[in-house]
Amino acid sequence: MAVSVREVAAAASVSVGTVSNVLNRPEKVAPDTVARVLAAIDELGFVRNDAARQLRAGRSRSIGLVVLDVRNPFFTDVARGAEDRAAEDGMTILLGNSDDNPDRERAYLDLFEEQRVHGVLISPRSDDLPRLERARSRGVPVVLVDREAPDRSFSSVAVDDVVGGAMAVRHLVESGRRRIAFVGGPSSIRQVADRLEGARRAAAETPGVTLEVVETSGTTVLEGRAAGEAIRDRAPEHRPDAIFCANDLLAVGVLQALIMLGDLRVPGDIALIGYDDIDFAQASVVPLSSIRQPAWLIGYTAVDLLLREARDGSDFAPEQVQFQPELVVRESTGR
Amino acid sequence: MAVSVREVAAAASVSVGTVSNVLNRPEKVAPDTVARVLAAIDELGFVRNDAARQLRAGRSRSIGLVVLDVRNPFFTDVARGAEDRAAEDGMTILLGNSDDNPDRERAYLDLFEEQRVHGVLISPRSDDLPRLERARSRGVPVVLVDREAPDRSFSSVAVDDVVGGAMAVRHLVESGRRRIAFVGGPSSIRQVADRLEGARRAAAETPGVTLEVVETSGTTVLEGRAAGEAIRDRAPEHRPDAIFCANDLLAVGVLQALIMLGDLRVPGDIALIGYDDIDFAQASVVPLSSIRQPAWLIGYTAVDLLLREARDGSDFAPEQVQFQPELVVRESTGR
DNA sequence: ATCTATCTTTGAAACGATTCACGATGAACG
DNA sequence: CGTTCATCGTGAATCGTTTCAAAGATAGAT
Repeated sequence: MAVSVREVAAAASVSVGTVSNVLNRPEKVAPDTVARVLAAIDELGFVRNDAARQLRAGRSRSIGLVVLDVRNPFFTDVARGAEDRAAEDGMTILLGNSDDNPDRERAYLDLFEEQRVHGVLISPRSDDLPRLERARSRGVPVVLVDREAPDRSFSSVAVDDVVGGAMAVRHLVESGRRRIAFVGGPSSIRQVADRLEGARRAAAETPGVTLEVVETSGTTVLEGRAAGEAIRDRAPEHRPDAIFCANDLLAVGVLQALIMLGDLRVPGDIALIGYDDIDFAQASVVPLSSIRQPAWLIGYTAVDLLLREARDGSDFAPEQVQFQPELVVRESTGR
Repeated sequence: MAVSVREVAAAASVSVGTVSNVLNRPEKVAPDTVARVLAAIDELGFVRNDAARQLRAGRSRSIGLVVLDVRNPFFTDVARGAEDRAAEDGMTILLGNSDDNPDRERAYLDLFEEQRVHGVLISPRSDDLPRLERARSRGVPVVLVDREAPDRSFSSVAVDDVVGGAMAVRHLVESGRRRIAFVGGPSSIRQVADRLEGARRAAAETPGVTLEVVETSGTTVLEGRAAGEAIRDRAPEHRPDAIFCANDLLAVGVLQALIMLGDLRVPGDIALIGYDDIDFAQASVVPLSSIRQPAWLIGYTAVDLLLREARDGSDFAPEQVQFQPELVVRESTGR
């Protein structure tokens, strides 16, 4: 059915080797031979079989990227940064989203290994580092995204979430809030845990500040709305006067619950701050204060590190890149 | 370097054929042989080489999906629907975004063809149907997403954008608006053109209603903001009293310009309606009226159609599935 | 003891592009 | 005219998995 080099070679009256050379090193072939082969290719509608190419080459020209949630604009921005850097080297990004599910995460890792990817970018959900070690021991470079390896054994590109979390809460405290709620979860997600840790530290700095944790089962708008409704339905004296959400999606959900489905005022009754500073943050019901992360740059840098590690082979030295988060103040915390 | 079936076979003292059988048809192999082979696989850290598999099989186990813009939540929802349906058959989605660039669109098509994908899902930017015909003639099923082929020669899953556009404008007119502006572009994007067409028809239904077109160069929040600023900066008597945006991202941008960066009221001074009803629509500064499309279902159905076409081979009959858009009224059009 | 029927296992032949050591051709030069 | 060198082109071997006809093994039946 499919046309192969062999048939192209026959049609152009040359050998298969020459067809391959036309495809890969045209300068090594006489001009009119090139023309003849190209004509045959066009005529027959020949399309290179990538599987055969890869089989011979030993590895593919793609890089696997496993993210926690594609619906989070933060991650699509990371993906685009990665894609841009990969394209510079003629590579492709294979995107998988784990939805914070360890099984899916592992399934994607397996898939990527079978595909013989050039490397894997991952924001690992669980602390399944052994699985990553194993991948690396098989020659697959691994770079952690938005997360650092506890023992620095992996290269990583991250933003200090503890600092970011502290920034958020410190800002709330400085604007006079005292009873703070942290909305986020599950705590198995490292980013969530770190932001909470930062929040705790910042809260502890000022006497009289309390930090309550409202655990959610995920980090979507829907889960944020549920958490917001729970808070809204409390007696006023039990409500916090400020909420720090583990990401902007949650914050948007909380906003919906407090304002649209309830009648609380933000920041009048409750101040609100999110995390990531996605595009929608500044266009939400009440423009959202947030902690900004350089998403595109994170993706770009991660691929850069990966390619370097792939080039250097086994004598790589894991490298940790860390960006700093940045506080963006908008109305939701009462500018 | 990499471990192959051959080495596994040697380690387990069986033939390569048996190893393959253990991998693919374990029930055909004696239990203790299975155990022995599995042990060898584990011991050696064998990972199947997908390229070799595909080469033999003739095609890959993935489906290509080319979308206009990954940053648009509408498309990520479509992608998830597609992924879910594909997973049911053990398949994978390869996601490419064309960014409304014909070259990128073509590059992804080429890539997918080289990968011998099972089929291609595409919301084609240009009317480059010949390219798609060519792909199909090579045996690659093609299903159009969010768009219909003019001559019904391709299967497609779409929502009637003309009806949706008319719905939006009719709603604006019914709430008393007369000077309507359509914000969107470029008109080479079929969805944009169709929604505008619908808007035109609806405007023509009522005497005294004018429809002005504010063309944008893309459909992002940023471009929406630019268009919004242009409108905001006009003399009040030249401003429209309602704006219909080709999608919600644009509408969010327009909102930013009118309210946050300007001091116009929505819907007081200008009513605003978007398209897609993405999650953020109901949480924007002013909750956004919109035209809802069943994004997840579109993706799911498209893969379903594709797999059917792939099964039936050449005696497929192109099938057009069309969903109906739905008006969602919120505050931005003054409930 | 022989024959069938049923299970298991085998091993060589694909799949299609790339590589590379080697010829072949012809031009340039002494 | 003979030698050297560069340029082009060749085709068999290779990558790793799957397939499938055929061989081998085992047990039950006669």
